[in-house]
Amino acid sequence: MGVTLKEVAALAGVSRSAVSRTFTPGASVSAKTRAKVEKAAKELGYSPNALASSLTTGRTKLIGLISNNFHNPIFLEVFDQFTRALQERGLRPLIVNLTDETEPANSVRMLRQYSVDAVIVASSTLPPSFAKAFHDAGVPVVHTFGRSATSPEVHVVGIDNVECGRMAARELVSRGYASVGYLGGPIDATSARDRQRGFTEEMANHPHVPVSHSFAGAYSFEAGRAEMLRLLAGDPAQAYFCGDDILSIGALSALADHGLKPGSDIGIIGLNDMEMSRWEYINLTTIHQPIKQIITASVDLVEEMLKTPDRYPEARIFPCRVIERGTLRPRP
Amino acid sequence: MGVTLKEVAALAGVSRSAVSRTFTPGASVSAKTRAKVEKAAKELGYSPNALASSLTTGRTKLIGLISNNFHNPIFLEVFDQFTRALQERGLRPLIVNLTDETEPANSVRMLRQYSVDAVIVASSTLPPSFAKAFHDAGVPVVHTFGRSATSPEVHVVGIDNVECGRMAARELVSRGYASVGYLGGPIDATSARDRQRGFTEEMANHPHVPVSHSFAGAYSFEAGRAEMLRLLAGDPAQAYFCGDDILSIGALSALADHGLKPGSDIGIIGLNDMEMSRWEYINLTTIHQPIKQIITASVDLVEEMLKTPDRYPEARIFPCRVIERGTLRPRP
DNA sequence: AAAAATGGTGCAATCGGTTGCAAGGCATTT
DNA sequence: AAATGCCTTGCAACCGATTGCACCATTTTT
Repeated sequence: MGVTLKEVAALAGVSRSAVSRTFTPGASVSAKTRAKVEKAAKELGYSPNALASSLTTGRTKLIGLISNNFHNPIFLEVFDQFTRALQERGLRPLIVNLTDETEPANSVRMLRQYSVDAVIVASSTLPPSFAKAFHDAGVPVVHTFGRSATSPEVHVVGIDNVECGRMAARELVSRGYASVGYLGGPIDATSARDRQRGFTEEMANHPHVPVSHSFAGAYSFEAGRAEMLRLLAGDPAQAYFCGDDILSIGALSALADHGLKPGSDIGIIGLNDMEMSRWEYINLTTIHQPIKQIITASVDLVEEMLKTPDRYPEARIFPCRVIERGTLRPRP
Repeated sequence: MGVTLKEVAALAGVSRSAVSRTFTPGASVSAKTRAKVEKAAKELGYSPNALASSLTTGRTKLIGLISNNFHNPIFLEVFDQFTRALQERGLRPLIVNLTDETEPANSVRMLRQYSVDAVIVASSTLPPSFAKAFHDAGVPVVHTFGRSATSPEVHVVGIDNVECGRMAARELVSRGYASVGYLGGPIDATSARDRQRGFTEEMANHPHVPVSHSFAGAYSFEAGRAEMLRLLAGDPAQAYFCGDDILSIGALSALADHGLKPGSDIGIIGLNDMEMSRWEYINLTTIHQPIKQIITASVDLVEEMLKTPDRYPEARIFPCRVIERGTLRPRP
């Protein structure tokens, strides 16, 4: 089916090496042979077989992109950015959907079979052991949206979740809410626990304000809604820090059920600042996570690992900031 | 870095062929050698290099998954389903993000370089020429969410957009709306035009009901909102068929700006029935598109093409149905 | 004009597998 | 006991590329 090097070489009347070199940037070919080869290649519609060349070069330009987060709308933006950033640099994303998978072994084997040059673990809910498993198998890895503290062995890119928790707490306190709650993602996700920790730490400076905690079953609309409905059935706090915009939006829908107006009746602050949060009738006050910078940095790091395989592991942490919209009451 | 066939053969004390055959289902190996090889393989942590074997077998199990639709939340579901369906069958999705790309040539070359076994074009806005380009390059292709009429050369899986247009028109008429409008996606998308055609055809049976048409710039929230704001500034119809749920949701947000209640003040019916449309405070009446069936059928078709490369092209069209929620007024 | 440096080219080995073919081993048949 | 057939195995060629090395033709230096 495909045209091969050999056929081009035959048509151009040169050796296979010459053809190979024509398509290898930086190789030594004279203008004359290059012209002959390019003419023949165009005529035949030749393009080099990347997989065959990977055999000798040891590079496939394939990057494993693994995630388990296909229900949070923020991941539309994440996938869009990742796929574009990778292909802009001539790298190809090989997607692995890890939903319902708890064991790294399978994906490690699978991605090694395809000789990926590196792996990006894009998830805040996969345990650090996943990234670690790739590292141990000798595959360069960066954990995007990962936790820096517990994985000093792999590259991590993301935000300081503890600091975000503090930031949310400060914001709620500054609005004068008399009781606050944390409504986090799944309790086994490091991101959910770190955000809680920061929130609790900061609230400890305000002992007169009671703090409650709860965790939704997933980072999803339904989980956020269900958890907020449960809270509303009891004795809810005056304001909540939801661990993710999608939880916030679920919570907002629960408030609507009870005829409560976000902001004035119950305050909500989210985290992520995804596109949807800007929608007029959601209009969520939230902590902006710089997705674009995080993804660019992740891909940068991938490229650098390809150049320097034994690169010393590093955490790239980006600051977040509060985006004020309509779901918190004004400062007194 | 990786363990090779040769090393396993050496350790097991057999030829390379024996090792290869042990890992090739259906090859002839005695129980004894198989045992020796498997022991050695486990000891070394060997797993075969899929790319190297593709050289001789001509199969990579790589499937190009190309789309330009990273702003419509329905694609979260689409990507989730596609990646899972593919990997369940031992196939690997290689994603190509075609946003802002108008020329098929690049992606064709790129995917041929990686010797993908087949390509899935998952988009209702990419012109048929994309799928066609892969077909012409000798790459098996299925166009999911494609238009069956104009691409008899490639496999198409999806819905009958014209019929959906009719269905929407019938629904609006049955609710007794005295004027109706079509608010479609980008005018160069076949899906937008086909839905319009069906809508117009059906409305022709009701000449007393005036019909208007407009097209949003994209299948996106912002585009739907902007277009509806424009309509509201003039003399809006009593009900609209929006060519996609995401347009509907944008339109709903525009209604909210004007203090209009969907259903009673202005009717909206969408198309897709994405997860979000079920959210309580969206609660969109819409036409359900059977995403799961469409994707399963697409992957089935891919598998069948791998077995029978010269398969006669075929269209698999799935019926849709109206899901009644809260954005149309009740039947009189 | 001779010697040295430079740049271009082809040969052949190699990457990690697969597979057609022929030979060997063993059990079954006559 | 010889002949037949079936399995199993290893050899060696091949898949489509890359690359170290040696060789050759130029050009530059002296």
